[in-house]
Amino acid sequence: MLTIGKLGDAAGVKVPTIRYYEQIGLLPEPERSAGNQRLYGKSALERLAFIRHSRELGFPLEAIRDLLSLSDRPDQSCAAADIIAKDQLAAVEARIARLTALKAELERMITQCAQGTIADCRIIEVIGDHSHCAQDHRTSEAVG
Amino acid sequence: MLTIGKLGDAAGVKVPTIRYYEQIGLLPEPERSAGNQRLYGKSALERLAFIRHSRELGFPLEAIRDLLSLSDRPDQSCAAADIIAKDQLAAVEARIARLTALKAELERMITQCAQGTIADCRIIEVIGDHSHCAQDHRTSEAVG
DNA sequence: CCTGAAGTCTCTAGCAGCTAGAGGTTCAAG
DNA sequence: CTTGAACCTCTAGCTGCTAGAGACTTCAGG
Repeated sequence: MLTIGKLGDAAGVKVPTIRYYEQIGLLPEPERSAGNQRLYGKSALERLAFIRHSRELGFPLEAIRDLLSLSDRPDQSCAAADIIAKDQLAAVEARIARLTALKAELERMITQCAQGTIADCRIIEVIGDHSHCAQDHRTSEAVG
Repeated sequence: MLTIGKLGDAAGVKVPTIRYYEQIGLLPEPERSAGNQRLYGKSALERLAFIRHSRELGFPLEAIRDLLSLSDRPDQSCAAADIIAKDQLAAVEARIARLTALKAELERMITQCAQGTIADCRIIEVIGDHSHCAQDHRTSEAVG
């Protein structure tokens, strides 16, 4: 039996994140010790590792919820899993395409910047007016 | 003078977003009509278009705040703008690299899936165990 | 001039996916 | 038996908006 901290270490997931997953129903409520602390077994570790790996692969939590419920029914067809994975692949590809367009635009801006003053800075100028852009990159794309 | 709706249409930004930008100090508080409605001039439109385009280029709002304050001082050096843009480019490139690794992993999973049952589905199996992966993709990457 | 619809106002709450903190309890080592 | 790390619950915060409630303003048509 693992405490939440050990579980987190074993799966590479932070403790508050585990509690969060429990709260939103991705992880089942575990047993508790006499002193009310969470105790986890091997299956919880496997499930958490599954979740973590899915997150690393970029699946949103809702997709992971679906994948988990699929993996709970081993004798069913895996077509649904295939669809989820393909959707994710499509999302990743779309994101790469958008980011690649952004990259080109940023590179263009930067190479054109003559390092003078703001008044004739291509960066500020290009940002101020989309018509200076070579490409369309209209869909917004957050980059943390 | 433009009402907030017209401004939004002109800049391609939704009305609540404009109010949000004002709230966080990205846009100055505009004049008001006799009936307390916001009224914007040309400079507000330019500023908002600048913000929108920056967002399209993926700049986070804090970076946009800096870019805006730079563009308010046209006679200064544009080195700071250059740094912000280069940081953004680096962030975009890092993101592309991570997504490309994810893409490869997803493709591998999907092509290996024999479309049988969950029990022998490579997708579920690979997700369940990172050691099945060809590459490292440890940094998590959200894809909306 | 009046009506009604569209637009605007403020305020609060919600989305993803956590993360951080307060203030208190439990557990394990020494 | 004491200490201090780890645990508990609860609330609030992060980014960048978006949605809704309930009230007011504006404008076009009649």
